[in-house]
Amino acid sequence: MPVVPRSFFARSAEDVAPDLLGCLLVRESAEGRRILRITEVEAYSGPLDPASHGYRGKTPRNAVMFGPPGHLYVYFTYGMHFCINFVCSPEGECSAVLIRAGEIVEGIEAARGARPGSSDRDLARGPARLTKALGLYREDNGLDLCDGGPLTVLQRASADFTIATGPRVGVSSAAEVPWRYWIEGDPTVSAYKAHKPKVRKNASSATAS
DNA sequence: CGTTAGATTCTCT
DNA sequence: GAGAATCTAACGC
Repeated sequence: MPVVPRSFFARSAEDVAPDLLGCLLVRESAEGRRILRITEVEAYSGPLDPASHGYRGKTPRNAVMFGPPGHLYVYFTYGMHFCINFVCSPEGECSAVLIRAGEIVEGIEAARGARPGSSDRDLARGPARLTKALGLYREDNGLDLCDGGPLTVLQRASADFTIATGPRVGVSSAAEVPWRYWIEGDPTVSAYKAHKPKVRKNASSATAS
């Protein structure tokens, strides 16, 4: 299977995202080789997308998104989780595809070691789970996907599945845009969860009447 | 299998 | 200081 070239990523995220479904993500590390078949992604597109980290311009955190395509953008969220994106669009533009879920097809023992207690189906079912199952962390931010390094994407052989689309997960703005893509019927695709406002237990301040 | 509630650190305003 | 592109445990069927 051919390696995905940088030109593959030099398009808008909405175009790249569905083409990534069924592709293989090859992760080489000290724990061995792990291969993930991508089953669910989301597009985050440019300055016009209020849900994108790049919506309000370049910051130290999202700088990689404004760089050349074919690189890895790793971000930290909810105080405990990492998630990975593939940077798209030509350099200077800002868009990316969030890798939400997949199926471990090789190196499942290394993935189990990274996520003990999880069933095989749940190993990479969700963006933060997937990132942990592959052993990726903040230090992998900016990694080049096209230089034959520790992370490479292989093009799928054929699209023998149905692509479904819908609203993105956990996003409160632009919820009407169907920029989530997944392989219909695949068990490793996460159940759709709409954005839920968080209720904090805040005992110190006024428990109103 | 489904839904619901709590956890916990970084980032930008 | 408030909110965040989430996960896990717990409970009910």
